[in-house]
Amino acid sequence: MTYNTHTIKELEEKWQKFWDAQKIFKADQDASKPKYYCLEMFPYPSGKIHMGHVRNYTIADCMARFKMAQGFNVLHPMGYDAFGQPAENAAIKHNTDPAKWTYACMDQMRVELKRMGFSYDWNRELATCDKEYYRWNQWIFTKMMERGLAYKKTSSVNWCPQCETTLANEEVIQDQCWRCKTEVTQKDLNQWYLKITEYNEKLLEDLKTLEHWPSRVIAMQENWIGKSYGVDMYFNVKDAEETITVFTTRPDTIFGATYVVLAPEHPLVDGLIQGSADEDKIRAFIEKVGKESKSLRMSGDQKKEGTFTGRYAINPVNNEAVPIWIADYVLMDYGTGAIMAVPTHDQRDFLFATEHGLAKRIVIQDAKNSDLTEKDMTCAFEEEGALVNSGQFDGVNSRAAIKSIGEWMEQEGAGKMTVHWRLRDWLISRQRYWGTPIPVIYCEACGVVPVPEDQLPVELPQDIKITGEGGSPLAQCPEFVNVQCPKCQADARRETDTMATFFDSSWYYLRYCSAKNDKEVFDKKEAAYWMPVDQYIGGIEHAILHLLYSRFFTKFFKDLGLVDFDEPFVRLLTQGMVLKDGEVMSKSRGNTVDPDSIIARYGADSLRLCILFAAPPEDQLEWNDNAVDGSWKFLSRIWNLVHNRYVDGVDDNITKDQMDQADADLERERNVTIKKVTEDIEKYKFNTAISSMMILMNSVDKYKFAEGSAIKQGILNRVIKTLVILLSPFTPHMSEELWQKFGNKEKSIIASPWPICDEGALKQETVQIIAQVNGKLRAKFQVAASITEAEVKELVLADAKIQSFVDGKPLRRFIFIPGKLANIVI
RNA sequence: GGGCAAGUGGUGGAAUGGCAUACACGUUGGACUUAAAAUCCAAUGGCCGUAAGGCCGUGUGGGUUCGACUCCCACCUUGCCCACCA
Repeated sequence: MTYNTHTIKELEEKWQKFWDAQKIFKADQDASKPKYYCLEMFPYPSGKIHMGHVRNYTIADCMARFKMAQGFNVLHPMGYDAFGQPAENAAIKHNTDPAKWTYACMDQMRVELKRMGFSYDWNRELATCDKEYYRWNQWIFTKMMERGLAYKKTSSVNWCPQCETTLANEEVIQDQCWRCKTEVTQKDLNQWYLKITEYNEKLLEDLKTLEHWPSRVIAMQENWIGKSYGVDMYFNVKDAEETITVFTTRPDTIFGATYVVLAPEHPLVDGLIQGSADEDKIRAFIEKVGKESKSLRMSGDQKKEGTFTGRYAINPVNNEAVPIWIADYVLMDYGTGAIMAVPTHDQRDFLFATEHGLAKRIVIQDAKNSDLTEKDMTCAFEEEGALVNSGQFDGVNSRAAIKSIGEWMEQEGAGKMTVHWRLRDWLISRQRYWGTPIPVIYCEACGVVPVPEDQLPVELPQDIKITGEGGSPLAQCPEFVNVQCPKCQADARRETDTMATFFDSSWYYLRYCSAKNDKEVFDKKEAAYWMPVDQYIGGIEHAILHLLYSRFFTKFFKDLGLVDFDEPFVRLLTQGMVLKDGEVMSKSRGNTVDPDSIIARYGADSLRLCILFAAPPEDQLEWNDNAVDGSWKFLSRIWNLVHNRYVDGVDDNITKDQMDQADADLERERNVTIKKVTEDIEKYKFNTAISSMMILMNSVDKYKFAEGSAIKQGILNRVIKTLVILLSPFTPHMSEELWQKFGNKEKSIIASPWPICDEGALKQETVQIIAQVNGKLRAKFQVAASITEAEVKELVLADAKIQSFVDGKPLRRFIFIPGKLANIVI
């Protein structure tokens, strides 16, 4: 049989059926083996898989099969992140139902995933849009309500007046609705939040335990949580009872505070401006800022606008009266919504003060350039220096003053050292149809009532017409909205918002442990056995939100007593994007390559090998159609090698004394390759693992083979078998087929043990020493491995070529690295 | 503005203090063939040289070292993430 497009298709289908029928990948608890939970981020079922999926899942599959071969009890599940807006858009576009569309997509995707030969335990397949799944979303939500972690709050959100729906920040494109291009406004809505901030300290602290996460993901999470130490300072309003609390991380600049700024939404604003001569003007300004979309307001390059309130506040350290302003560059949802402004040492304050003619006072002088003046300043001086104009703190280093002024103010009752966090509570309400209904009922008498556990799930009504207009589709469905209060049986209204889909994906890895369990959210014993996930693999785009939310859920489950660990994912690998012609492969760019077309021509094995060989998994991968040819060629060579050179029934247990030099060299290379492939897979270096197998293949080709020699044939058989097993995590279909040729008729190659490197066989009789003169390569010597430094020195110095470079100059130093090099310094 | 990553032949990449360019793609030449495909063999960083060989060479400039793609400092470029965060 030759290796061609036709045979490969047949062969791959045959083995996919075999794995299915034999239930090879069905995972069950097994006390006799160590467990290994290998997980990839489940896909959104858009129908076809793309190269990004292929890359992600091939990496995971290689890992999973490698661990199986090493004797681990591997759990490797797959499912679908099936709720979400694209299904609603598709429903509108194709005039169909989101459920129908989604389930059809999942059916198509399952076929494509199977065609790749991934080692999934399909018994555990789940879809978040199944009511058997989302019912537990609702259960988790009610548990969070019980503990005060799910609560309702009114806040300002992006709102499209045309579509009558809220928009996520990503859906606002240049202040317009991405769908209908209408100008986006802000609207106050009463919505559900999860109190993730309750866990901010733990979420930050436990990052330290994640030794096997990429450091940049840790850094991104740290920044996102954003713990900052500073001082809350109390500025009394002049001629009034109120106190403005400002937050600053730079208490060392307090003597330079020349005005105070409040966010337009600050609760004290209303009282302060009442009766002011400019009250109408000020209110108009506040209203204008209130309408601005968040993205515009938050973009740093916009000109800072503001207005004076007519009132003054007292700087607590020097009793100076400073004007109180309102400005759009101060945000209500960070710190206290109020700042002290120090134009000389903060660039934003500098720009604002210059624009509006506000006072500046230098309080830090640069050590090197100590003649800064307010007049000459063209930008704020934000570096370290010595304090001036700062009372008893004059001359103190500014960095030291951050602490000492903070402490002093606390003693004086003028402030308090505090910590502020960037992390906000998580808004989960969505005015959409295709998501988990929030399980809450509003009763006039009883208030907000969670749906009791025995009445879950609150099912999504079927056959809803999605138009994308007129607000939430569920709100227009009276059978859904009108219910009886579970407590008092009076007429009541059901919540019509659904949950953000990030909720669904925050705990699916736990559900896989007992995916069919209809009694509880997950089986505690199964979770205790399989969790935490040993290897998690997915895109860097989920570095913050999904991973943070999952960590939050895990900590919540621990508090509920359902799990006994703090972190869900032990090792994390974030794979790079797949590019075509230097750009990210995407539908909108029209530069996609369909994996199916590659499989049809070359088979899944070549595609798998190619995508792992082309680049290290964390790097971007530049897709090149020609590269598949290289993988194909290599697999053909392996195929032909087994068919032409392997002879069944020959004893391959050749001992060292039976080998000549060529045999020993090949045997040594076989062991080098075992070691290299084993270590490289563990370190995610699939590309070099593959190249080392190619090197071994090349050596086999060059191996001098004597026809009829049982010893040579034994050596050859052994190296061929090793190659086939080492390849099995990468190209499982072909490896299974070839494995059969070795007389393993009924058993999968997965049951065969991973080869072990014989360290003894790695030893070499002779080694190559490179000789340098002043660090430059000048000669090479083949010497006995046991050679001494003195012997090398003598040998090297005697060499004519070396002598020509030494040129009679005196030897200053001789550096010798055993087995590697000798360097002559003259 | 802040944080992080990366920069090596025609291309993807290898080497993480010790032979720069492993492995592969591509290209060129050769074998086989009526021919093509496939396959196999050989060559393949630049410059100088008939050759032996020499010199240069890992974004730029400096430094450390016997020795630097690798470590340190500064800069340039690209990518990603965050960003009026006080």
